[in-house]
Amino acid sequence: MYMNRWDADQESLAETPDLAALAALLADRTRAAICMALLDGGTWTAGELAEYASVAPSTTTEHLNLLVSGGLLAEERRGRRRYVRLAGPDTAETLENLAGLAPYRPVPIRSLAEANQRRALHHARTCYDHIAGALGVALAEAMTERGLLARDYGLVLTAAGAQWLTALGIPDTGPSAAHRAHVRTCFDWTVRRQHLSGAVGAALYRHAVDRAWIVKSPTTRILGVTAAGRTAFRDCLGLPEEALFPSFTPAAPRG
Amino acid sequence: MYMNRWDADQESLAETPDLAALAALLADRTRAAICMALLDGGTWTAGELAEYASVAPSTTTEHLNLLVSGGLLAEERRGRRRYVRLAGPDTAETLENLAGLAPYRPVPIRSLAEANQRRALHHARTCYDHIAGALGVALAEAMTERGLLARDYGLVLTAAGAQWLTALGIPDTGPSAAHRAHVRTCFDWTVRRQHLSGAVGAALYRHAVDRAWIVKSPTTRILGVTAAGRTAFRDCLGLPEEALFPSFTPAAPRG
DNA sequence: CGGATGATTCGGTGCTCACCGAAATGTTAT
DNA sequence: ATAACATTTCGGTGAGCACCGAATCATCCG
Repeated sequence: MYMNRWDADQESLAETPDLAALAALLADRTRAAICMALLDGGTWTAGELAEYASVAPSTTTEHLNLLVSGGLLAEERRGRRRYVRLAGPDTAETLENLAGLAPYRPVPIRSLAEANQRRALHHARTCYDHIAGALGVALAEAMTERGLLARDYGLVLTAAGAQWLTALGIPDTGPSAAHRAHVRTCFDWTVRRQHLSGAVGAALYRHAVDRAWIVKSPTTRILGVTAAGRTAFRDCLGLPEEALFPSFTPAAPRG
Repeated sequence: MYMNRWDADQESLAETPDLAALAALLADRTRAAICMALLDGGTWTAGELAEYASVAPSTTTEHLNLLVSGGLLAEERRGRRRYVRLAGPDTAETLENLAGLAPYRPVPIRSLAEANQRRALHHARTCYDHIAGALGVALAEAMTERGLLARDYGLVLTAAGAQWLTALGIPDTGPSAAHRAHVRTCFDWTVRRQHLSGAVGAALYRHAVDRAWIVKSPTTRILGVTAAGRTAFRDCLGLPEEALFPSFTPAAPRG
């Protein structure tokens, strides 16, 4: 079914993106859950996803076939295992944007452990390759207050911000000679405000992990802030004390 | 079923974005077609959409009910008419991103008129509030070559670019004092390359319309380049002659 | 006040597809 | 080799939903 570039070019006047086909991939509860799980940026096996989504392995196989052939997931087969992950950063970004637009559905909490997990997830978690949750939003807003980011319809990195990054030892990403690394925003579904993504967001995340400011749970998307991280975030950005602990949730915007 | 902010806050630890529900809205051929049509940024009546999508009016009503209550469309009822449009720029942006990720489906061409329409659409069209199609891509690339935009993972406006905009009489958008207007890129499904969107893209589009460089078809998303426009695009940006006529399609990237 | 027009409600029909279990395939471990 | 394991294939079932037409409602026009 693959169309090579020449065919595509010759027929390009008669092609349309099949939005419905792509959306249909995500229109199923189970498949959507799988994609959300993969938003942690990691690689999962088919079995793990089956258990996570509470469906039979055979059902999972069918879903993965669809998602892979639809181009949303990349797969790698090793031995009797099937490893899948999101196809790429643009896929992750689009998914997060979609999630920001989506309506909210209450999810049942059955135990204290689940409640704690939930709280931690809201406080700080990975969003593919950067920091999301209340911590991510607090970071973005602290950087804005300090003039490192400017709010101009979206977010942009200021000259001061670029300087701050270099001072911190975060290398300028991208081939461009300019002092403007790429900034994207990502609508955070937990706090319903924007946090930092794009190349800068990813660099910041890597930096924080390298310096052990934060640690990622091996099995979930949850991030924990270390003692060193608390110090660093306070000193570098003046993050409020409350933002550094899991009970923190920013106030709702605009009353 | 609406949940006010207090309820939402109190329950916020137990909510998840219902990605599947949102995707289900777009997973239908007809609804997807409706959304793509509305990507022209305009306002359509229910009847117009029914005819456009070739379904019964009653069917259209059902679709519009779903899309509106799902938050994708905004509606306004005037007399016996029902006017709908996309809910906002973020909705439009996410839709275009999705379309860029979507697989391509050949569309039957039945007449010469259809073929011409198709060609015009590929050459230049609106993408909500900015210019897309081969012309949009050519603009973005010409600006990049002239150092007005820098390609750094995505696209960013350079200082020279900001200066160029002001010189052209395009006011700096946004409240920020900085010389960095907001730049977004939008993956163009016709040419499969990025064109300029965001505040700068929108300003550029408005400017071009104001100066009568381009004219929008009242019934479709098609843009026509005027004689004045050809001169302006050539003089301001050195756009190649071929890019200014509907037969032009840029070469595929990276052979 | 009618008659035309745009939109909606409703019942019924047909198709698609998510799901499971049981059996099969292929890989690793003993 | 044999056993344990991860994944896949296949047939069958049930639910959801896109669609239409006919009737109805509401608005605009003469």
